[in-house]
Amino acid sequence: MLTLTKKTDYAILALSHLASLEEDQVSNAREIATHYDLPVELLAKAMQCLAKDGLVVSHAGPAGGYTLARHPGDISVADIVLALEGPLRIASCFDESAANPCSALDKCTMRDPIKRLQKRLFELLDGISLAEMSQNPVGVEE
Amino acid sequence: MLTLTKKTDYAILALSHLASLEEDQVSNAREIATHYDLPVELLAKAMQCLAKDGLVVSHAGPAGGYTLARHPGDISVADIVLALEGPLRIASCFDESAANPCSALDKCTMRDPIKRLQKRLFELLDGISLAEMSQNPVGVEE
DNA sequence: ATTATACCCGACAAGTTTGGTCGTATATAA
DNA sequence: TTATATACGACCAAACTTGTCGGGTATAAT
Repeated sequence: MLTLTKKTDYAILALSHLASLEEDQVSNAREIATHYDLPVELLAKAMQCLAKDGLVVSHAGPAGGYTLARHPGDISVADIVLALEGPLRIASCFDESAANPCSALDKCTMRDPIKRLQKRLFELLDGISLAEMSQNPVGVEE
Repeated sequence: MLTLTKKTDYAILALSHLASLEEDQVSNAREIATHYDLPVELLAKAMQCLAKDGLVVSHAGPAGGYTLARHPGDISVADIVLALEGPLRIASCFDESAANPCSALDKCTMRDPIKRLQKRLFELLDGISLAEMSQNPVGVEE
Protein backbone atom coordinates (compact mmCIF):
# COMPACT_ATOMS: atom_id res chain seq x y z
CA MET A 1 0.00 0.00 0.00
CA LEU A 2 2.98 2.30 -0.42
CA THR A 3 3.22 2.88 3.31
CA LEU A 4 6.23 3.01 5.58
CA THR A 5 6.08 0.69 8.57
CA LYS A 6 5.73 2.17 12.01
CA LYS A 7 9.17 0.89 12.80
CA THR A 8 10.47 3.12 10.05
CA ASP A 9 8.41 6.05 11.26
CA TYR A 10 9.77 5.56 14.74
CA ALA A 11 13.30 5.37 13.40
CA ILE A 12 12.93 8.66 11.55
CA LEU A 13 11.61 10.32 14.66
CA ALA A 14 14.39 8.86 16.79
CA LEU A 15 17.06 9.94 14.35
CA SER A 16 15.71 13.46 14.23
CA HIS A 17 15.82 13.42 18.00
CA LEU A 18 19.45 12.39 17.99
CA ALA A 19 20.12 15.07 15.41
CA SER A 20 18.72 17.68 17.73
CA LEU A 21 21.14 16.80 20.51
CA GLU A 22 24.52 18.39 21.10
CA GLU A 23 27.45 16.73 19.40
CA ASP A 24 28.38 13.40 21.06
CA GLN A 25 25.50 13.55 23.50
CA VAL A 26 23.90 10.12 23.72
CA SER A 27 20.26 9.18 24.15
CA ASN A 28 18.97 5.69 24.76
CA ALA A 29 16.01 3.80 23.43
CA ARG A 30 13.94 4.07 26.57
CA GLU A 31 14.52 7.78 26.86
CA ILE A 32 13.42 8.40 23.28
CA ALA A 33 10.47 6.02 23.48
CA THR A 34 9.06 7.54 26.65
CA HIS A 35 9.63 11.03 25.32
CA TYR A 36 7.51 10.37 22.26
CA ASP A 37 5.17 7.81 23.85
CA LEU A 38 6.34 4.94 21.69
CA PRO A 39 6.47 1.25 22.61
CA VAL A 40 9.95 0.89 24.10
CA GLU A 41 10.74 -2.60 22.84
CA LEU A 42 9.75 -1.78 19.29
CA LEU A 43 11.76 1.39 19.17
CA ALA A 44 14.68 -0.53 20.64
CA LYS A 45 14.48 -2.91 17.72
CA ALA A 46 14.36 -0.06 15.28
CA MET A 47 17.48 1.40 16.85
CA GLN A 48 19.21 -1.93 16.48
CA CYS A 49 18.43 -1.92 12.77
CA LEU A 50 19.92 1.55 12.50
CA ALA A 51 23.01 0.43 14.39
CA LYS A 52 23.40 -2.67 12.25
CA ASP A 53 23.42 -0.52 9.14
CA GLY A 54 25.84 1.94 10.66
CA LEU A 55 23.50 4.92 10.79
CA VAL A 56 23.94 5.25 14.52
CA VAL A 57 26.66 4.16 16.90
CA SER A 58 25.57 2.16 19.92
CA HIS A 59 27.11 2.41 23.35
CA ALA A 60 26.27 -0.43 25.73
CA GLY A 61 26.22 -0.20 29.47
CA PRO A 62 24.92 2.41 31.86
CA ALA A 63 25.07 5.95 30.53
CA GLY A 64 25.09 4.27 27.13
CA GLY A 65 22.73 4.80 24.25
CA TYR A 66 23.00 5.94 20.66
CA THR A 67 24.64 8.74 18.73
CA LEU A 68 24.40 9.57 15.06
CA ALA A 69 27.16 7.90 13.09
CA ARG A 70 27.17 10.62 10.44
CA HIS A 71 26.04 14.20 10.05
CA PRO A 72 22.28 14.55 9.50
CA GLY A 73 23.03 15.89 6.06
CA ASP A 74 24.73 12.62 5.18
CA ILE A 75 21.85 10.35 6.16
CA SER A 76 19.15 10.02 3.54
CA VAL A 77 15.61 8.81 3.96
CA ALA A 78 16.56 6.01 1.60
CA ASP A 79 19.29 4.97 4.04
CA ILE A 80 16.75 4.79 6.83
CA VAL A 81 14.19 2.84 4.85
CA LEU A 82 16.89 0.46 3.70
CA ALA A 83 18.02 -0.14 7.27
CA LEU A 84 14.54 -1.01 8.49
CA GLU A 85 12.77 -2.56 5.53
CA GLY A 86 15.55 -3.80 3.34
CA PRO A 87 16.02 -2.93 -0.31
CA LEU A 88 13.20 -0.92 -1.83
CA ARG A 89 10.75 -3.22 -3.54
CA ILE A 90 7.84 -1.34 -5.03
CA ALA A 91 6.23 -4.45 -6.50
CA SER A 92 6.03 -7.81 -4.77
CA CYS A 93 7.14 -9.55 -7.95
CA PHE A 94 10.58 -7.98 -7.52
CA ASP A 95 11.13 -10.22 -4.52
CA GLU A 96 14.07 -12.34 -5.68
CA SER A 97 13.98 -14.76 -2.78
CA ALA A 98 10.42 -15.91 -2.19
CA ALA A 99 8.60 -18.55 -4.21
CA ASN A 100 6.62 -15.72 -5.74
CA PRO A 101 7.39 -16.01 -9.40
CA CYS A 102 4.43 -13.82 -10.34
CA SER A 103 2.25 -15.78 -12.74
CA ALA A 104 2.66 -13.07 -15.35
CA LEU A 105 6.48 -12.81 -15.38
CA ASP A 106 7.37 -13.60 -18.98
CA LYS A 107 4.18 -12.13 -20.37
CA CYS A 108 4.41 -9.04 -18.18
CA THR A 109 5.24 -5.91 -20.13
CA MET A 110 5.33 -3.65 -17.11
CA ARG A 111 8.28 -5.04 -15.18
CA ASP A 112 10.80 -2.64 -16.64
CA PRO A 113 8.56 0.41 -16.47
CA ILE A 114 7.76 -0.33 -12.85
CA LYS A 115 11.42 -0.87 -12.15
CA ARG A 116 12.11 2.56 -13.62
CA LEU A 117 9.46 3.98 -11.35
CA GLN A 118 11.10 2.27 -8.40
CA LYS A 119 14.39 3.84 -9.34
CA ARG A 120 12.83 7.30 -9.48
CA LEU A 121 11.28 6.68 -6.09
CA PHE A 122 14.62 5.62 -4.67
CA GLU A 123 16.25 8.75 -6.03
CA LEU A 124 13.57 10.84 -4.40
CA LEU A 125 14.15 9.20 -1.03
CA ASP A 126 17.89 9.31 -1.44
CA GLY A 127 17.76 12.99 -2.25
CA ILE A 128 16.20 13.94 1.06
CA SER A 129 18.47 14.02 4.08
CA LEU A 130 17.67 13.76 7.74
CA ALA A 131 18.83 17.36 8.00
CA GLU A 132 16.23 18.45 5.46
CA MET A 133 13.54 16.46 7.24
CA SER A 134 14.39 18.10 10.52
CA GLN A 135 14.24 21.68 9.31
CA ASN A 136 10.73 22.92 8.87
CA PRO A 137 10.40 24.78 5.60
CA VAL A 138 12.19 22.65 3.07
CA GLY A 139 13.93 24.68 0.39
CA VAL A 140 11.10 26.48 -1.33
CA GLU A 141 8.28 27.93 0.74
CA GLU A 142 4.59 27.02 0.49
CA MET B 1 6.68 -1.47 3.24
CA LEU B 2 6.36 1.01 0.42
CA THR B 3 4.98 -1.65 -1.88
CA LEU B 4 2.12 -1.52 -4.33
CA THR B 5 -0.49 -4.23 -3.92
CA LYS B 6 -0.78 -6.88 -6.58
CA LYS B 7 -4.19 -5.54 -7.41
CA THR B 8 -2.51 -2.28 -8.34
CA ASP B 9 0.16 -4.10 -10.33
CA TYR B 10 -2.52 -6.00 -12.19
CA ALA B 11 -4.40 -2.79 -12.87
CA ILE B 12 -1.33 -1.13 -14.36
CA LEU B 13 -0.75 -4.13 -16.58
CA ALA B 14 -4.39 -4.24 -17.64
CA LEU B 15 -4.44 -0.54 -18.42
CA SER B 16 -1.32 -0.83 -20.53
CA HIS B 17 -3.03 -3.66 -22.33
CA LEU B 18 -6.07 -1.52 -23.05
CA ALA B 19 -3.75 1.26 -24.17
CA SER B 20 -2.20 -1.05 -26.72
CA LEU B 21 -5.53 -1.80 -28.38
CA GLU B 22 -7.03 0.05 -31.28
CA GLU B 23 -9.27 2.96 -30.43
CA ASP B 24 -12.64 1.82 -29.04
CA GLN B 25 -11.70 -1.83 -29.11
CA VAL B 26 -12.86 -3.46 -25.90
CA SER B 27 -11.26 -6.18 -23.86
CA ASN B 28 -12.81 -7.91 -20.91
CA ALA B 29 -11.45 -9.02 -17.56
CA ARG B 30 -11.29 -12.69 -18.40
CA GLU B 31 -9.50 -12.04 -21.64
CA ILE B 32 -6.84 -9.91 -19.97
CA ALA B 33 -6.45 -12.22 -17.00
CA THR B 34 -5.95 -15.32 -19.08
CA HIS B 35 -3.58 -13.49 -21.40
CA TYR B 36 -1.28 -12.55 -18.53
CA ASP B 37 -2.02 -15.58 -16.34
CA LEU B 38 -3.63 -13.57 -13.59
CA PRO B 39 -6.41 -14.72 -11.24
CA VAL B 40 -9.54 -13.73 -13.10
CA GLU B 41 -11.66 -12.73 -10.14
CA LEU B 42 -8.99 -10.51 -8.67
CA LEU B 43 -8.30 -8.72 -11.91
CA ALA B 44 -12.04 -8.30 -12.35
CA LYS B 45 -12.14 -6.49 -9.04
CA ALA B 46 -9.23 -4.31 -10.01
CA MET B 47 -11.06 -3.37 -13.19
CA GLN B 48 -14.11 -2.47 -11.15
CA CYS B 49 -12.01 -0.09 -9.08
CA LEU B 50 -10.73 1.51 -12.25
CA ALA B 51 -14.27 1.84 -13.57
CA LYS B 52 -15.52 3.31 -10.32
CA ASP B 53 -12.89 6.02 -10.52
CA GLY B 54 -13.61 6.70 -14.15
CA LEU B 55 -10.29 5.54 -15.55
CA VAL B 56 -11.96 2.99 -17.77
CA VAL B 57 -15.43 2.72 -19.20
CA SER B 58 -17.24 -0.55 -18.64
CA HIS B 59 -19.59 -2.17 -21.11
CA ALA B 60 -21.84 -4.89 -19.72
CA GLY B 61 -23.26 -7.77 -21.64
CA PRO B 62 -21.84 -10.10 -24.22
CA ALA B 63 -19.15 -8.53 -26.38
CA GLY B 64 -18.74 -6.12 -23.49
CA GLY B 65 -15.62 -5.29 -21.54
CA TYR B 66 -13.55 -2.22 -20.85
CA THR B 67 -12.06 0.65 -22.76
CA LEU B 68 -9.82 3.44 -21.56
CA ALA B 69 -11.83 6.46 -20.48
CA ARG B 70 -9.03 8.87 -21.31
CA HIS B 71 -5.90 8.97 -23.41
CA PRO B 72 -2.97 7.09 -21.86
CA GLY B 73 -1.16 10.41 -21.54
CA ASP B 74 -3.94 11.69 -19.32
CA ILE B 75 -3.87 8.82 -16.84
CA SER B 76 -1.18 9.11 -14.20
CA VAL B 77 0.22 6.41 -11.99
CA ALA B 78 -1.14 8.43 -9.09
CA ASP B 79 -4.62 8.12 -10.59
CA ILE B 80 -4.24 4.35 -10.73
CA VAL B 81 -2.93 4.02 -7.20
CA LEU B 82 -5.71 6.26 -5.95
CA ALA B 83 -8.33 4.12 -7.66
CA LEU B 84 -7.08 0.90 -6.12
CA GLU B 85 -5.63 1.86 -2.77
CA GLY B 86 -7.32 5.11 -1.92
CA PRO B 87 -5.54 8.34 -1.08
CA LEU B 88 -1.79 8.04 -0.74
CA ARG B 89 -0.87 7.53 2.89
CA ILE B 90 2.85 7.13 3.37
CA ALA B 91 2.59 6.83 7.14
CA SER B 92 -0.09 4.90 8.97
CA CYS B 93 -0.59 7.80 11.35
CA PHE B 94 -2.07 9.82 8.49
CA ASP B 95 -5.08 7.55 8.54
CA GLU B 96 -7.84 9.96 9.46
CA SER B 97 -10.53 7.37 10.01
CA ALA B 98 -9.15 4.52 12.12
CA ALA B 99 -8.77 4.61 15.88
CA ASN B 100 -5.05 4.91 15.25
CA PRO B 101 -4.21 8.17 16.88
CA CYS B 102 -0.49 7.37 16.93
CA SER B 103 0.72 7.63 20.50
CA ALA B 104 3.24 10.27 19.49
CA LEU B 105 0.90 12.69 17.66
CA ASP B 106 1.30 15.91 19.64
CA LYS B 107 4.93 15.22 20.52
CA CYS B 108 5.80 14.09 17.01
CA THR B 109 8.05 16.54 15.20
CA MET B 110 8.12 14.57 11.98
CA ARG B 111 4.50 14.72 10.88
CA ASP B 112 4.94 17.75 8.68
CA PRO B 113 8.25 16.65 7.20
CA ILE B 114 6.80 13.25 6.37
CA LYS B 115 3.77 14.92 4.91
CA ARG B 116 6.06 16.95 2.68
CA LEU B 117 7.73 13.73 1.62
CA GLN B 118 4.34 12.25 0.84
CA LYS B 119 3.55 15.24 -1.31
CA ARG B 120 6.80 14.84 -3.24
CA LEU B 121 6.00 11.18 -3.74
CA PHE B 122 2.55 12.01 -5.00
CA GLU B 123 3.98 14.51 -7.44
CA LEU B 124 6.36 11.87 -8.70
CA LEU B 125 3.54 9.40 -9.28
CA ASP B 126 1.30 12.06 -10.75
CA GLY B 127 4.01 13.10 -13.17
CA ILE B 128 4.23 9.70 -14.80
CA SER B 129 1.51 8.81 -17.25
CA LEU B 130 0.33 5.46 -18.46
CA ALA B 131 1.68 6.47 -21.86
CA GLU B 132 5.15 6.94 -20.40
CA MET B 133 4.94 3.64 -18.59
CA SER B 134 4.00 1.87 -21.79
CA GLN B 135 6.83 3.21 -23.91
CA ASN B 136 10.10 1.51 -23.18
CA PRO B 137 12.89 4.05 -22.95
CA VAL B 138 11.44 6.84 -20.85
CA GLY B 139 12.67 10.26 -21.92
CA VAL B 140 16.39 10.15 -21.32
CA GLU B 141 18.33 6.98 -21.95
CA GLU B 142 20.33 5.12 -19.30
C1' DA C 1 -38.63 -13.49 -23.78
C1' DT C 2 -34.84 -16.30 -23.04
C1' DT C 3 -30.19 -17.06 -22.84
C1' DA C 4 -25.48 -16.33 -22.54
C1' DT C 5 -22.06 -13.25 -21.29
C1' DA C 6 -19.93 -9.66 -18.78
C1' DC C 7 -19.82 -6.27 -15.18
C1' DC C 8 -20.86 -5.34 -10.05
C1' DC C 9 -20.42 -6.22 -5.22
C1' DG C 10 -20.09 -8.13 -0.73
C1' DA C 11 -18.52 -12.06 2.15
C1' DC C 12 -15.03 -14.95 3.45
C1' DA C 13 -10.90 -17.99 4.29
C1' DA C 14 -5.91 -18.48 3.97
C1' DG C 15 -1.60 -16.46 3.94
C1' DT C 16 1.53 -12.84 4.88
C1' DT C 17 3.08 -8.73 7.16
C1' DT C 18 3.20 -5.76 10.96
C1' DG C 19 2.99 -4.36 15.78
C1' DG C 20 4.07 -5.29 20.13
C1' DT C 21 5.79 -8.16 24.13
C1' DC C 22 8.95 -11.14 26.57
C1' DG C 23 13.05 -13.56 27.91
C1' DT C 24 17.80 -14.05 27.63
C1' DA C 25 22.57 -12.94 26.53
C1' DT C 26 26.30 -9.55 26.22
C1' DA C 27 28.75 -5.24 27.16
C1' DT C 28 30.22 -1.71 30.35
C1' DA C 29 30.35 2.16 33.84
C1' DA C 30 30.16 2.81 38.69
C1' DT D 1 29.27 -7.09 41.73
C1' DT D 2 25.49 -4.55 40.30
C1' DA D 3 22.69 -1.81 37.55
C1' DT D 4 21.79 -0.32 33.06
C1' DA D 5 21.88 -0.45 28.12
C1' DT D 6 22.25 -2.78 23.75
C1' DA D 7 21.44 -7.29 20.89
C1' DC D 8 18.58 -10.80 19.37
C1' DG D 9 15.36 -14.45 18.78
C1' DA D 10 10.70 -16.36 19.85
C1' DC D 11 6.16 -15.51 20.03
C1' DC D 12 1.28 -13.87 19.62
C1' DA D 13 -2.38 -10.79 18.11
C1' DA D 14 -4.02 -7.61 14.86
C1' DA D 15 -4.15 -5.88 10.31
C1' DC D 16 -3.77 -6.28 5.48
C1' DT D 17 -3.54 -8.87 1.17
C1' DT D 18 -4.69 -12.41 -1.95
C1' DG D 19 -7.70 -15.24 -3.97
C1' DT D 20 -12.32 -17.52 -4.26
C1' DC D 21 -17.24 -17.84 -4.29
C1' DG D 22 -22.03 -16.68 -4.81
C1' DG D 23 -25.58 -13.86 -6.02
C1' DG D 24 -26.96 -9.59 -8.26
C1' DT D 25 -27.64 -6.41 -12.71
C1' DA D 26 -27.03 -5.00 -17.52
C1' DT D 27 -27.24 -6.12 -22.36
C1' DA D 28 -26.52 -8.24 -27.05
C1' DA D 29 -28.09 -11.99 -29.66
C1' DT D 30 -31.17 -15.48 -30.76
